[in-house]
Amino acid sequence: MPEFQTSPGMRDILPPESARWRRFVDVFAQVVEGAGYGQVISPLLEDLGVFQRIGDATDVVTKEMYDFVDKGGRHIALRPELTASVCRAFVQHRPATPWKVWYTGSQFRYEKPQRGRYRQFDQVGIEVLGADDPNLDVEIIALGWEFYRALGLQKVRLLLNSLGEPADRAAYVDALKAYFEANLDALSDESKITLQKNPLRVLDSKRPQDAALVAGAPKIAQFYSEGAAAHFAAVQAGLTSLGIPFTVDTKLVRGLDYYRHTTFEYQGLTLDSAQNALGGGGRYDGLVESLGGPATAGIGFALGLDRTLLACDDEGVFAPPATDVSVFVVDTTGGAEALAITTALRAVGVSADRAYENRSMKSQMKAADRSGAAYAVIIGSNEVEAGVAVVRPLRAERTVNPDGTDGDGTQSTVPRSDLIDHLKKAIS
RNA sequence: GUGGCCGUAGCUCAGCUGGUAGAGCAUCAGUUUGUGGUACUGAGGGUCGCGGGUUCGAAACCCGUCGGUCACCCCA
Repeated sequence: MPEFQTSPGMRDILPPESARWRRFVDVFAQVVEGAGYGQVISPLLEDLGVFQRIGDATDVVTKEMYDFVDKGGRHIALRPELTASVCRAFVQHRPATPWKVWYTGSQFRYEKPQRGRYRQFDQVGIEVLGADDPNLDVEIIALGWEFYRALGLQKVRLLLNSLGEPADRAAYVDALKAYFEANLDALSDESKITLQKNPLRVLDSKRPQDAALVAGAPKIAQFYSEGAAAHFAAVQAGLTSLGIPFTVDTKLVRGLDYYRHTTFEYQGLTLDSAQNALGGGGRYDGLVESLGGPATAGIGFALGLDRTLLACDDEGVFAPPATDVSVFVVDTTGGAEALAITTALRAVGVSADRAYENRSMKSQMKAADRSGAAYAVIIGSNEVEAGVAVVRPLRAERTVNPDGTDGDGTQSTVPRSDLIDHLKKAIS
Protein backbone atom coordinates (compact mmCIF):
# COMPACT_ATOMS: atom_id res chain seq x y z
CA MET A 1 0.00 0.00 0.00
CA PRO A 2 1.36 3.41 -0.91
CA GLU A 3 1.78 5.95 1.82
CA PHE A 4 -0.78 8.30 0.33
CA GLN A 5 -4.14 7.35 -1.01
CA THR A 6 -7.31 9.23 -1.79
CA SER A 7 -9.32 10.29 1.22
CA PRO A 8 -12.39 8.21 2.03
CA GLY A 9 -15.16 8.80 -0.43
CA MET A 10 -12.81 10.53 -2.88
CA ARG A 11 -11.44 8.87 -5.96
CA ASP A 12 -9.43 9.27 -9.13
CA ILE A 13 -11.26 8.82 -12.40
CA LEU A 14 -8.68 7.42 -14.80
CA PRO A 15 -8.77 6.91 -18.55
CA PRO A 16 -10.68 5.48 -20.29
CA GLU A 17 -13.40 6.01 -17.67
CA SER A 18 -12.63 9.72 -17.52
CA ALA A 19 -13.39 10.05 -21.24
CA ARG A 20 -16.75 8.50 -20.56
CA TRP A 21 -17.45 11.07 -17.88
CA ARG A 22 -16.70 13.87 -20.31
CA ARG A 23 -18.90 12.32 -22.94
CA PHE A 24 -21.67 11.93 -20.39
CA VAL A 25 -21.63 15.67 -19.81
CA ASP A 26 -21.45 16.28 -23.57
CA VAL A 27 -24.57 14.21 -24.16
CA PHE A 28 -26.36 16.01 -21.37
CA ALA A 29 -25.34 19.41 -22.69
CA GLN A 30 -26.56 18.50 -26.14
CA VAL A 31 -29.97 17.47 -24.82
CA VAL A 32 -30.59 20.50 -22.62
CA GLU A 33 -28.94 23.12 -24.82
CA GLY A 34 -31.33 21.95 -27.50
CA ALA A 35 -34.07 23.14 -25.17
CA GLY A 36 -32.63 26.58 -24.53
CA TYR A 37 -30.65 25.96 -21.37
CA GLY A 38 -27.29 27.68 -20.87
CA GLN A 39 -24.53 26.49 -18.61
CA VAL A 40 -23.92 28.17 -15.29
CA ILE A 41 -20.55 27.61 -13.67
CA SER A 42 -20.63 28.50 -10.01
CA PRO A 43 -18.01 28.31 -7.27
CA LEU A 44 -17.23 25.19 -5.29
CA LEU A 45 -17.31 27.30 -2.16
CA GLU A 46 -20.17 29.42 -0.91
CA ASP A 47 -21.00 31.26 2.25
CA LEU A 48 -22.28 28.67 4.68
CA GLY A 49 -25.55 30.56 4.98
CA VAL A 50 -26.45 29.88 1.34
CA PHE A 51 -26.86 26.21 2.14
CA GLN A 52 -28.37 26.67 5.55
CA ARG A 53 -31.36 28.21 3.81
CA ILE A 54 -32.02 24.81 2.29
CA GLY A 55 -33.47 23.79 5.60
CA ASP A 56 -32.41 22.70 9.04
CA ALA A 57 -34.26 19.41 8.98
CA THR A 58 -32.01 17.85 6.37
CA ASP A 59 -28.83 15.99 7.20
CA VAL A 60 -27.21 17.39 4.09
CA VAL A 61 -27.13 20.75 5.84
CA THR A 62 -26.91 19.84 9.51
CA LYS A 63 -24.45 16.96 9.52
CA GLU A 64 -22.82 16.45 6.15
CA MET A 65 -21.35 19.77 5.13
CA TYR A 66 -17.65 20.38 4.81
CA ASP A 67 -17.29 23.82 6.31
CA PHE A 68 -14.45 25.95 7.60
CA VAL A 69 -13.49 29.47 8.47
CA ASP A 70 -11.25 31.03 5.83
CA LYS A 71 -8.31 33.34 6.44
CA GLY A 72 -10.63 36.33 6.28
CA GLY A 73 -12.87 34.96 8.99
CA ARG A 74 -15.72 34.03 6.63
CA HIS A 75 -17.62 30.86 7.37
CA ILE A 76 -17.39 28.87 4.13
CA ALA A 77 -18.83 25.56 2.96
CA LEU A 78 -18.02 23.24 0.09
CA ARG A 79 -21.27 23.02 -1.82
CA PRO A 80 -23.32 19.96 -0.87
CA GLU A 81 -25.67 20.56 -3.79
CA LEU A 82 -26.09 23.02 -6.63
CA THR A 83 -29.65 24.27 -6.54
CA ALA A 84 -28.92 26.68 -3.71
CA SER A 85 -25.89 28.03 -5.59
CA VAL A 86 -27.99 28.59 -8.71
CA CYS A 87 -30.60 30.45 -6.68
CA ARG A 88 -27.93 32.54 -5.02
CA ALA A 89 -26.51 33.39 -8.43
CA PHE A 90 -29.98 34.36 -9.59
CA VAL A 91 -30.46 36.70 -6.64
CA GLN A 92 -27.01 38.19 -7.15
CA HIS A 93 -27.26 38.80 -10.90
CA ARG A 94 -31.01 39.05 -11.46
CA PRO A 95 -31.07 37.67 -15.01
CA ALA A 96 -34.24 37.91 -17.09
CA THR A 97 -36.79 35.19 -16.44
CA PRO A 98 -37.45 32.47 -17.18
CA TRP A 99 -33.81 31.73 -16.43
CA LYS A 100 -33.01 28.31 -17.85
CA VAL A 101 -29.64 26.94 -16.85
CA TRP A 102 -27.77 23.66 -16.67
CA TYR A 103 -24.74 22.71 -14.66
CA THR A 104 -22.28 20.00 -13.89
CA GLY A 105 -19.71 19.63 -11.19
CA SER A 106 -18.57 18.08 -7.97
CA GLN A 107 -20.42 18.35 -4.72
CA PHE A 108 -19.36 17.34 -1.25
CA ARG A 109 -21.17 15.59 1.53
CA TYR A 110 -19.54 14.04 4.54
CA GLU A 111 -21.34 10.70 4.52
CA LYS A 112 -20.12 7.18 5.05
CA PRO A 113 -19.00 6.12 1.57
CA GLN A 114 -20.63 3.26 -0.21
CA ARG A 115 -20.83 2.07 -3.75
CA GLY A 116 -22.62 4.79 -5.69
CA ARG A 117 -22.27 7.19 -2.78
CA TYR A 118 -19.12 9.24 -2.41
CA ARG A 119 -18.10 12.27 -0.42
CA GLN A 120 -17.15 14.03 -3.60
CA PHE A 121 -19.69 13.20 -6.24
CA ASP A 122 -20.70 14.64 -9.56
CA GLN A 123 -24.06 15.59 -10.90
CA VAL A 124 -25.53 17.18 -13.96
CA GLY A 125 -28.71 19.14 -13.63
CA ILE A 126 -30.97 21.91 -14.84
CA GLU A 127 -32.95 24.62 -13.09
CA VAL A 128 -35.52 27.11 -14.31
CA LEU A 129 -36.29 30.17 -12.24
CA GLY A 130 -39.22 32.47 -12.74
CA ALA A 131 -41.94 30.34 -14.29
CA ASP A 132 -44.79 28.56 -12.60
CA ASP A 133 -46.27 26.84 -15.65
CA PRO A 134 -47.03 23.10 -15.26
CA ASN A 135 -45.85 22.77 -18.86
CA LEU A 136 -42.41 23.62 -17.56
CA ASP A 137 -42.59 20.81 -15.01
CA VAL A 138 -43.38 18.50 -17.90
CA GLU A 139 -40.54 19.88 -20.03
CA ILE A 140 -38.04 19.37 -17.26
CA ILE A 141 -39.13 15.85 -16.46
CA ALA A 142 -39.17 15.02 -20.17
CA LEU A 143 -35.63 16.34 -20.65
CA GLY A 144 -34.35 14.03 -17.94
CA TRP A 145 -36.20 11.18 -19.55
CA GLU A 146 -34.82 12.06 -22.95
CA PHE A 147 -31.30 12.18 -21.55
CA TYR A 148 -31.57 8.64 -20.22
CA ARG A 149 -32.79 7.55 -23.62
CA ALA A 150 -29.86 9.32 -25.25
CA LEU A 151 -27.51 7.29 -23.07
CA GLY A 152 -29.31 4.13 -24.07
CA LEU A 153 -30.87 3.35 -20.71
CA GLN A 154 -34.17 1.50 -20.84
CA LYS A 155 -34.71 0.27 -17.32
CA VAL A 156 -35.56 3.55 -15.69
CA ARG A 157 -38.76 4.24 -13.80
CA LEU A 158 -40.19 7.68 -13.27
CA LEU A 159 -41.86 8.31 -9.92
CA LEU A 160 -44.03 11.36 -9.52
CA ASN A 161 -45.71 13.10 -6.63
CA SER A 162 -46.91 16.50 -5.53
CA LEU A 163 -46.42 18.01 -2.13
CA GLY A 164 -49.03 20.67 -2.79
CA GLU A 165 -48.87 24.30 -1.79
CA PRO A 166 -46.81 25.17 1.28
CA ALA A 167 -50.03 25.35 3.30
CA ASP A 168 -51.14 21.95 1.97
CA ARG A 169 -47.80 20.50 2.83
CA ALA A 170 -47.93 21.97 6.33
CA ALA A 171 -51.41 20.60 6.94
CA TYR A 172 -50.31 17.22 5.69
CA VAL A 173 -47.25 17.24 7.91
CA ASP A 174 -49.48 17.95 10.90
CA ALA A 175 -51.81 15.12 9.98
CA LEU A 176 -48.89 12.74 9.47
CA LYS A 177 -47.40 13.70 12.76
CA ALA A 178 -50.69 13.12 14.56
CA TYR A 179 -51.11 9.78 12.83
CA PHE A 180 -47.65 8.48 13.68
CA GLU A 181 -47.81 9.78 17.23
CA ALA A 182 -51.07 7.93 17.73
CA ASN A 183 -49.28 4.77 16.62
CA LEU A 184 -45.95 5.45 18.22
CA ASP A 185 -45.61 1.98 19.69
CA ALA A 186 -45.57 0.34 16.30
CA LEU A 187 -42.93 2.69 14.92
CA SER A 188 -39.25 1.74 14.80
CA ASP A 189 -36.93 3.66 17.10
CA GLU A 190 -35.15 5.25 14.17
CA SER A 191 -38.43 6.49 12.76
CA LYS A 192 -39.41 7.97 16.10
CA ILE A 193 -36.38 10.19 15.84
CA THR A 194 -37.12 11.01 12.23
CA LEU A 195 -40.66 11.91 13.22
CA GLN A 196 -39.38 14.65 15.50
CA LYS A 197 -37.23 16.16 12.79
CA ASN A 198 -39.37 15.75 9.70
CA PRO A 199 -42.54 13.63 9.69
CA LEU A 200 -42.54 13.45 5.88
CA ARG A 201 -39.32 11.53 5.94
CA VAL A 202 -40.86 8.71 7.94
CA LEU A 203 -42.60 7.77 4.70
CA ASP A 204 -39.15 7.02 3.28
CA SER A 205 -38.35 4.42 5.92
CA LYS A 206 -37.13 1.15 4.47
CA ARG A 207 -37.44 -0.78 7.71
CA PRO A 208 -39.95 -3.64 7.41
CA GLN A 209 -41.29 -2.81 10.85
CA ASP A 210 -42.60 0.52 9.58
CA ALA A 211 -44.07 -0.77 6.35
CA ALA A 212 -47.61 -1.44 7.52
CA LEU A 213 -47.89 1.82 9.39
CA VAL A 214 -46.53 3.81 6.45
CA ALA A 215 -48.97 2.10 4.11
CA GLY A 216 -51.88 3.13 6.28
CA ALA A 217 -50.75 6.74 6.70
CA PRO A 218 -52.85 9.65 5.46
CA LYS A 219 -52.25 10.50 1.80
CA ILE A 220 -51.11 13.89 0.60
CA ALA A 221 -53.81 13.99 -2.06
CA GLN A 222 -56.48 14.63 0.56
CA PHE A 223 -54.80 17.90 1.44
CA TYR A 224 -54.32 19.43 -2.01
CA SER A 225 -55.78 22.87 -2.50
CA GLU A 226 -57.69 23.40 -5.73
CA GLY A 227 -54.67 25.05 -7.34
CA ALA A 228 -52.27 22.33 -6.29
CA ALA A 229 -54.57 19.60 -7.55
CA ALA A 230 -54.98 21.39 -10.88
CA HIS A 231 -51.21 21.87 -11.25
CA PHE A 232 -50.53 18.22 -10.53
CA ALA A 233 -53.28 17.10 -12.90
CA ALA A 234 -51.81 19.28 -15.64
CA VAL A 235 -48.35 17.79 -15.14
CA GLN A 236 -49.70 14.26 -15.38
CA ALA A 237 -51.71 15.10 -18.46
CA GLY A 238 -48.65 16.64 -20.07
CA LEU A 239 -46.47 13.62 -19.43
CA THR A 240 -49.16 11.34 -20.77
CA SER A 241 -49.45 13.43 -23.91
CA LEU A 242 -45.71 12.98 -24.49
CA GLY A 243 -45.96 9.25 -23.97
CA ILE A 244 -43.72 9.28 -20.91
CA PRO A 245 -44.76 6.58 -18.46
CA PHE A 246 -44.80 7.48 -14.78
CA THR A 247 -45.96 6.10 -11.46
CA VAL A 248 -47.55 8.35 -8.87
CA ASP A 249 -45.93 7.55 -5.57
CA THR A 250 -47.45 9.44 -2.67
CA LYS A 251 -44.56 8.40 -0.46
CA LEU A 252 -42.06 10.24 -2.65
CA VAL A 253 -41.16 13.19 -0.45
CA ARG A 254 -37.51 13.70 -1.44
CA GLY A 255 -34.77 14.75 0.84
CA LEU A 256 -34.46 18.47 0.77
CA ASP A 257 -36.96 20.61 2.62
CA TYR A 258 -37.50 23.20 -0.06
CA TYR A 259 -39.61 21.06 -2.36
CA ARG A 260 -43.26 21.82 -2.97
CA HIS A 261 -45.72 20.93 -5.71
CA THR A 262 -44.19 18.55 -8.22
CA THR A 263 -41.49 16.16 -7.06
CA PHE A 264 -40.06 13.34 -9.12
CA GLU A 265 -37.36 10.76 -9.09
CA TYR A 266 -35.78 8.53 -11.71
CA GLN A 267 -35.04 5.07 -10.41
CA GLY A 268 -32.61 2.63 -11.96
CA LEU A 269 -34.35 -0.73 -11.94
CA THR A 270 -31.09 -2.65 -12.17
CA LEU A 271 -29.64 -1.10 -9.01
CA ASP A 272 -30.00 -2.13 -5.40
CA SER A 273 -32.69 -0.21 -3.62
CA ALA A 274 -30.31 1.70 -1.37
CA GLN A 275 -28.72 3.42 -4.34
CA ASN A 276 -31.41 3.20 -6.98
CA ALA A 277 -32.15 6.92 -7.19
CA LEU A 278 -30.42 7.97 -10.40
CA GLY A 279 -31.72 11.47 -10.16
CA GLY A 280 -34.51 13.56 -8.86
CA GLY A 281 -35.91 16.98 -8.50
CA GLY A 282 -38.94 19.07 -8.10
CA ARG A 283 -40.44 22.47 -7.71
CA TYR A 284 -39.10 24.71 -5.01
CA ASP A 285 -41.05 27.93 -5.18
CA GLY A 286 -39.76 29.91 -2.24
CA LEU A 287 -36.06 29.12 -2.19
CA VAL A 288 -35.04 32.28 -4.05
CA GLU A 289 -37.05 34.33 -1.58
CA SER A 290 -35.35 32.71 1.38
CA LEU A 291 -32.01 33.75 -0.14
CA GLY A 292 -33.08 37.36 -0.21
CA GLY A 293 -34.54 37.58 -3.70
CA PRO A 294 -38.05 38.26 -4.92
CA ALA A 295 -40.68 35.56 -4.71
CA THR A 296 -39.68 33.38 -7.65
CA ALA A 297 -40.91 30.04 -8.87
CA GLY A 298 -38.21 27.43 -9.35
CA ILE A 299 -37.91 23.89 -10.60
CA GLY A 300 -35.10 21.60 -11.57
CA PHE A 301 -33.43 18.25 -11.22
CA ALA A 302 -30.03 16.78 -10.56
CA LEU A 303 -28.76 13.44 -11.86
CA GLY A 304 -25.87 11.57 -10.32
CA LEU A 305 -23.07 10.58 -12.67
CA ASP A 306 -21.86 7.61 -10.67
CA ARG A 307 -25.17 5.89 -10.26
CA THR A 308 -26.24 6.59 -13.79
CA LEU A 309 -23.01 5.08 -15.06
CA LEU A 310 -23.55 2.06 -12.81
CA ALA A 311 -26.96 1.66 -14.44
CA CYS A 312 -25.31 1.98 -17.86
CA ASP A 313 -22.90 -0.80 -16.95
CA ASP A 314 -25.79 -2.99 -15.83
CA GLU A 315 -27.62 -2.45 -19.08
CA GLY A 316 -24.47 -2.73 -21.17
CA VAL A 317 -24.88 0.68 -22.75
CA PHE A 318 -22.75 3.81 -23.00
CA ALA A 319 -19.46 1.98 -22.63
CA PRO A 320 -16.23 3.94 -22.18
CA PRO A 321 -15.24 5.27 -25.59
CA ALA A 322 -12.20 3.90 -27.36
CA THR A 323 -9.25 6.23 -27.07
CA ASP A 324 -7.60 4.83 -30.18
CA VAL A 325 -5.21 6.84 -32.20
CA SER A 326 -5.26 6.64 -36.03
CA VAL A 327 -1.60 6.11 -36.77
CA PHE A 328 1.24 4.62 -34.75
CA VAL A 329 4.77 5.39 -35.82
CA VAL A 330 7.40 2.68 -35.37
CA ASP A 331 10.90 4.08 -35.61
CA THR A 332 13.94 1.91 -34.94
CA THR A 333 16.46 4.55 -35.89
CA GLY A 334 16.46 6.40 -32.61
CA GLY A 335 13.11 8.16 -32.53
CA ALA A 336 13.77 11.41 -34.37
CA GLU A 337 11.75 10.23 -37.39
CA ALA A 338 8.86 9.28 -35.14
CA LEU A 339 8.98 12.73 -33.58
CA ALA A 340 8.87 14.43 -36.96
CA ILE A 341 6.14 12.23 -38.41
CA THR A 342 3.80 12.29 -35.41
CA THR A 343 4.13 16.07 -35.22
CA ALA A 344 3.37 16.44 -38.92
CA LEU A 345 0.38 14.10 -38.70
CA ARG A 346 -1.10 15.89 -35.72
CA ALA A 347 -0.68 19.20 -37.53
CA VAL A 348 -2.99 18.00 -40.29
CA GLY A 349 -5.51 16.58 -37.88
CA VAL A 350 -4.51 12.93 -37.88
CA SER A 351 -4.12 11.52 -34.37
CA ALA A 352 -0.79 9.79 -33.93
CA ASP A 353 1.24 8.10 -31.26
CA ARG A 354 4.60 6.36 -31.06
CA ALA A 355 6.85 4.33 -28.80
CA TYR A 356 9.72 5.70 -26.79
CA GLU A 357 13.09 4.57 -25.52
CA ASN A 358 14.10 3.06 -28.85
CA ARG A 359 12.67 -0.36 -28.16
CA SER A 360 12.93 -3.27 -30.55
CA MET A 361 10.76 -3.32 -33.63
CA LYS A 362 8.76 -6.21 -32.27
CA SER A 363 8.13 -4.33 -29.07
CA GLN A 364 7.11 -1.23 -30.97
CA MET A 365 4.79 -3.25 -33.20
CA LYS A 366 3.13 -4.64 -30.09
CA ALA A 367 2.65 -1.12 -28.82
CA ALA A 368 1.21 -0.18 -32.22
CA ASP A 369 -1.25 -3.03 -31.96
CA ARG A 370 -2.34 -2.03 -28.48
CA SER A 371 -2.79 1.58 -29.49
CA GLY A 372 -5.73 0.58 -31.65
CA ALA A 373 -4.24 2.46 -34.58
CA ALA A 374 -5.49 1.67 -38.06
CA TYR A 375 -2.03 2.03 -39.55
CA ALA A 376 1.54 1.58 -38.46
CA VAL A 377 4.21 3.63 -40.13
CA ILE A 378 7.50 1.77 -40.04
CA ILE A 379 10.80 3.57 -40.31
CA GLY A 380 14.08 1.66 -40.12
CA SER A 381 17.51 2.36 -41.45
CA ASN A 382 16.57 1.02 -44.90
CA GLU A 383 13.67 3.41 -45.18
CA VAL A 384 15.68 6.38 -44.05
CA GLU A 385 18.31 5.55 -46.62
CA ALA A 386 15.75 5.17 -49.41
CA GLY A 387 13.68 8.15 -48.33
CA VAL A 388 10.55 6.07 -47.91
CA ALA A 389 8.25 4.76 -45.20
CA VAL A 390 6.39 1.50 -44.86
CA VAL A 391 2.67 1.88 -44.18
CA ARG A 392 1.13 -1.22 -42.70
CA PRO A 393 -2.59 -1.61 -42.08
CA LEU A 394 -3.00 -3.15 -38.64
CA ARG A 395 -6.56 -4.24 -38.93
CA ALA A 396 -6.24 -6.12 -42.20
CA GLU A 397 -6.18 -9.89 -42.43
CA ARG A 398 -2.79 -11.39 -41.84
CA THR A 399 -1.18 -12.89 -44.94
CA VAL A 400 1.01 -15.95 -45.16
CA ASN A 401 3.96 -16.50 -47.47
CA PRO A 402 4.22 -19.71 -49.54
CA ASP A 403 6.79 -21.03 -47.09
CA GLY A 404 4.39 -20.56 -44.21
CA THR A 405 6.00 -17.53 -42.63
CA ASP A 406 4.10 -14.33 -42.04
CA GLY A 407 3.73 -12.20 -45.09
CA ASP A 408 3.90 -8.47 -45.38
CA GLY A 409 0.16 -8.26 -45.60
CA THR A 410 -1.09 -5.34 -47.56
CA GLN A 411 1.64 -3.06 -46.39
CA SER A 412 3.05 -0.66 -48.89
CA THR A 413 6.07 1.52 -49.31
CA VAL A 414 5.46 5.19 -49.96
CA PRO A 415 7.90 8.01 -50.57
CA ARG A 416 8.66 9.92 -47.41
CA SER A 417 7.49 13.14 -49.07
CA ASP A 418 4.04 11.71 -49.78
CA LEU A 419 3.61 10.04 -46.40
CA ILE A 420 1.49 12.60 -44.62
CA ASP A 421 -0.91 13.08 -47.54
CA HIS A 422 -1.10 9.35 -48.08
CA LEU A 423 -2.06 8.71 -44.47
CA LYS A 424 -4.49 11.58 -44.32
CA LYS A 425 -6.35 10.11 -47.30
CA ALA A 426 -6.18 6.59 -45.92
CA ILE A 427 -7.71 7.63 -42.61
CA SER A 428 -10.61 9.49 -44.16
C1' G B 1 -23.14 7.94 12.88
C1' U B 2 -24.62 2.20 13.99
C1' G B 3 -23.99 -2.96 12.60
C1' G B 4 -22.37 -7.47 9.18
C1' C B 5 -18.57 -9.11 5.76
C1' C B 6 -13.76 -8.26 3.60
C1' G B 7 -8.28 -6.29 3.03
C1' U B 8 -2.28 -11.41 0.00
C1' A B 9 2.01 -8.96 -6.59
C1' G B 10 -0.45 -3.36 -11.16
C1' C B 11 -5.52 -6.41 -11.64
C1' U B 12 -8.59 -10.96 -10.22
C1' C B 13 -7.72 -14.27 -6.56
C1' A B 14 -5.49 -19.23 -4.12
C1' G B 15 -2.80 -20.22 0.34
C1' C B 16 -6.31 -26.71 4.37
C1' U B 17 -6.22 -27.41 11.64
C1' G B 18 -0.14 -21.34 12.58
C1' G B 19 6.17 -23.66 10.03
C1' U B 20 9.06 -16.83 7.19
C1' A B 21 4.26 -16.69 -0.07
C1' G B 22 1.66 -18.83 -5.22
C1' A B 23 -1.48 -18.86 -9.95
C1' G B 24 -3.88 -16.45 -14.04
C1' C B 25 -4.00 -11.80 -16.48
C1' A B 26 -0.93 -7.52 -17.24
C1' U B 27 4.30 -5.63 -17.91
C1' C B 28 9.34 -6.52 -19.89
C1' A B 29 12.45 -9.78 -22.73
C1' G B 30 13.60 -14.10 -25.72
C1' U B 31 12.16 -18.07 -29.41
C1' U B 32 12.00 -14.71 -34.80
C1' U B 33 19.78 -9.97 -34.93
C1' G B 34 13.37 -5.43 -39.57
C1' U B 35 7.24 -6.46 -38.48
C1' G B 36 1.82 -6.67 -34.03
C1' G B 37 -2.62 -9.73 -33.01
C1' U B 38 -1.50 -16.78 -31.74
C1' A B 39 1.94 -20.16 -29.19
C1' C B 40 6.07 -21.42 -26.09
C1' U B 41 10.18 -19.92 -22.61
C1' G B 42 12.00 -16.73 -19.05
C1' A B 43 12.32 -12.21 -15.98
C1' G B 44 10.94 -8.26 -12.84
C1' G B 45 7.33 -7.17 -9.23
C1' G B 46 4.77 -8.44 -2.42
C1' U B 47 7.58 -5.01 4.97
C1' C B 48 0.54 -10.72 3.13
C1' G B 49 -3.43 -2.67 4.79
C1' C B 50 -1.04 -0.71 9.41
C1' G B 51 0.15 -1.23 14.85
C1' G B 52 0.27 -4.25 19.02
C1' G B 53 -0.45 -9.16 21.34
C1' U B 54 -0.38 -14.79 21.78
C1' U B 55 3.54 -18.38 20.06
C1' C B 56 9.87 -21.39 19.45
C1' G B 57 7.44 -19.65 14.92
C1' A B 58 1.64 -15.65 12.37
C1' A B 59 -0.57 -14.01 5.83
C1' A B 60 -3.27 -17.44 9.00
C1' C B 61 -5.30 -16.75 16.00
C1' C B 62 -6.67 -12.20 19.42
C1' C B 63 -7.16 -6.74 20.11
C1' G B 64 -6.92 -2.03 18.03
C1' U B 65 -6.69 1.01 13.79
C1' C B 66 -7.14 2.47 8.69
C1' G B 67 -9.49 1.36 4.11
C1' G B 68 -13.30 -1.12 1.11
C1' U B 69 -18.11 -3.27 0.73
C1' C B 70 -23.28 -4.34 2.23
C1' A B 71 -27.56 -2.98 5.29
C1' C B 72 -29.64 0.98 8.35
C1' C B 73 -29.42 6.23 8.01
C1' C B 74 -29.09 9.87 4.28
C1' C B 75 -29.45 10.93 -0.63
C1' A B 76 -27.80 11.58 -6.48
